[in-house]
Amino acid sequence: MSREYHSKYKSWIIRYFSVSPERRASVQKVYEDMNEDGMRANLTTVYRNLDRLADDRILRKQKVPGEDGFSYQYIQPDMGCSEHLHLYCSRCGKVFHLNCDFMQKIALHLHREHGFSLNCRDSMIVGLCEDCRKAEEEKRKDEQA
Amino acid sequence: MSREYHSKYKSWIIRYFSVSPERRASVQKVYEDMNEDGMRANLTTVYRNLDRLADDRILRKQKVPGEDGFSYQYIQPDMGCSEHLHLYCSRCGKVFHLNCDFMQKIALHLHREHGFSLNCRDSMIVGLCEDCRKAEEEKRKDEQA
DNA sequence: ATAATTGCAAACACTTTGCACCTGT
DNA sequence: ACAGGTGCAAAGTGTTTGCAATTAT
Repeated sequence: MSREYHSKYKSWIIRYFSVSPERRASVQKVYEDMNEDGMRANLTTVYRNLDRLADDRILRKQKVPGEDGFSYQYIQPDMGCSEHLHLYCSRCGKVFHLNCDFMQKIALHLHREHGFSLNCRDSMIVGLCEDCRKAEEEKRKDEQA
Repeated sequence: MSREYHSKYKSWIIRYFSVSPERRASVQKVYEDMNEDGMRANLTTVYRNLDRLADDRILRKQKVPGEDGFSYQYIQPDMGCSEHLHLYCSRCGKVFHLNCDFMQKIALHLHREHGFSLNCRDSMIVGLCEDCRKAEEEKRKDEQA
């Protein structure tokens, strides 16, 4: 039987993500922040730890359009992330949780009308969040002027 | 001013995808099918043509979970694919169009309640289509027996 | 003629693997 | 002691690029 040991890298990564659940970071970013924090980790180690944590369902591993490589984000155990979709803003990179009543309606509709059983973990709704949409509109105005 | 020339590879690829709009193929797959059809194309050429066609909005270029590399699919001009979400079955790989009335409700809800402006092109709803869900259920039954 | 397209090799970016060494239990 | 974790170098995979040759206009 196999059991995971504690390791300073693993602990560091869990803390890194769990203290700011909105944080979505690439392998490279984690690696840099880690070393900046004096951890002197090897890139391979970061890869291995991130993958393990994703396997353990502690982090969500995803590929977002427009970025290469994977990024990771903390899965808040009590947030029921597997029950709702996530809105990814392609401008600022933030991820918003669609945990409102309407979410059930979507899941139900997909199931009833399309026979489709939704997998929230792997799905990704892309668009612009409110702030970024406004920022883009401003930018367009300025360009026209 | 730049204008695209006709080329046998480009034509072949457009036909390949347009004759079966449900077809979703990886670069490698296109390359193989192409050569099998006696085209003797270079892999680089396939990459370049696919990317160009994606830029031209003739093909949709996307990364689906569980597969590495990109896959491409024909964008039916009259289907209004930029106006509706797509349901991707992670088991059989098929892509279904969510072009029903409910789609507007989703877009409207995201916009009104979450200030989120949806980008259908880059979004991806993952799950199991009806057939695959049933198949999975059968499999589970068999395994229990 | 001239501008786009192609093939080939090399470069690239991200990720994984093998193996000897180190660490936690 | 032993299983799991780490570092390093090397290999793997999918993709892009530079450049000379080819092809379409």
